[in-house]
Amino acid sequence: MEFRRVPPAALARLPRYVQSLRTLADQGVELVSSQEMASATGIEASQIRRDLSYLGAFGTPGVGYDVRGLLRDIAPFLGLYRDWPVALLGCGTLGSALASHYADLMERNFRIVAVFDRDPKVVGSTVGGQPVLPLELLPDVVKEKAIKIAIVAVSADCVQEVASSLASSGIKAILNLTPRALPVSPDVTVRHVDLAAEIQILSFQEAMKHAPASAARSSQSGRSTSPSA
Amino acid sequence: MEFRRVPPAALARLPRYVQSLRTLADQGVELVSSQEMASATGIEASQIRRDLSYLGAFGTPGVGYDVRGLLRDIAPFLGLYRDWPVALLGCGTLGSALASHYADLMERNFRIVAVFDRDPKVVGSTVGGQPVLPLELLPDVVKEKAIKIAIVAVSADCVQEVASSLASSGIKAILNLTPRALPVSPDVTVRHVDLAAEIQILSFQEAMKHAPASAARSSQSGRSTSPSA
DNA sequence: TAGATTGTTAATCGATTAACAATC
DNA sequence: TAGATTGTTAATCGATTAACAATC
Repeated sequence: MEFRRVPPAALARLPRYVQSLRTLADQGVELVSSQEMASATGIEASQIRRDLSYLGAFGTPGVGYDVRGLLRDIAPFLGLYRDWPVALLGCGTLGSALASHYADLMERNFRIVAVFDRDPKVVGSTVGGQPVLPLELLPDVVKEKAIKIAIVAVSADCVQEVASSLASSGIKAILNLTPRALPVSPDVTVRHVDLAAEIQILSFQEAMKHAPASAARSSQSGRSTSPSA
Repeated sequence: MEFRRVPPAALARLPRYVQSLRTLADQGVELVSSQEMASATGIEASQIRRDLSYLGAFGTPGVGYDVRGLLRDIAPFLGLYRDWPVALLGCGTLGSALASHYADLMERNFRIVAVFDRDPKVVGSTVGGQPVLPLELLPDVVKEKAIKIAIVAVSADCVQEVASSLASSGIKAILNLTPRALPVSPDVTVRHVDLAAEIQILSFQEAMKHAPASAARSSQSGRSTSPSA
């Protein structure tokens, strides 16, 4: 099995292309140019062509891309029509929101097939149609249900605990929704989405617009004479 | 007011530094080296020094950074101790989860001061201690409460509607949690977090590990003779 | 054919990392 | 002083964009 190389930045854009193509297909549009996709997605036309070219050559010069044809062509690389069983770790409000609200958002090919929580009080209850199981069962259930992807939505203070459960489970792809780094071995992919951090980034930007004195710059000054205070 | 320039990639890492420093401060740690922060955050030591240098020079060569001193030094640039009133648009399960669950996660300096929804059925009810208001009131409330940041957690089909409300409201910083691009004018900052897309990215990666034939590569072959069927 | 649009190469840009002189 | 660690410069790396020959 040879090593394929789609640059991470390109990979991260593929869902938009898929979504855009599906919308076009639903509308009955048959042909689309990279330029038209650019207006729809806000991504540069040449970047779209570049990104798609990592998977192969699917368009026709002078014509464009066949919408449904392109979807079919890239589907096997992206596992678009495969079913992905997903484990949800942590069923606080965020975890529950994902289980219910995203049941339809994730639409086609994802399915939360197991829910876990550390809290004995919620173990046994039902979230998103699934019984909540104790964390210890994770490795067994992962094997039994051939789970490849886990969503971690536990609170900050049990990220460590969950990390070791995950390690022993053999899961190789994790969506980390906690505000803490999830330490994993190098063969495990983690995407870290920290909503609190996202809001902070926005506020930092706003703050700097009206920042006191001068931030940044090639900065001489501002050096404290010793560890301040 | 001069234009400050902290590169976006650096800005996006600042919340981790702040979080890490706060944890150290809570533990009573007084001095920290970039190397120690590197182990705590998983970010390279030289990158941490580099990132901090965009704000100024706060450390002491041979010694390191004074934990609380560093926090104090960067606070004014980042508005760390300022209060940020936030508007929440859309109070489905995800929006509600944010309003409740993240009330403590956002901890210190963010506060959801207004909640909006399009659905007349939920307008008037209470979410996260706030009455749900109709979308039309957004511009007025934004002005009245000096709101700078909005979180958009509406469903895909009313993103357009919300976009125009936002435009007329004067909001300049938006966290977009919907699965659609939010068209805004260039002076508005949007951070787009699409949880469904995140899971897809993971699945795409998994799919490519076991992909049929060969993806990518300098690829001659695989060219379709015409827009495929 | 003339016009259009692809896939790819080359040029640009930004981000990361390594290395080190300055300095505590 | 000797050892340590900063802030910054220079080198590397990856991502984006522009340009265009190939081709429908």
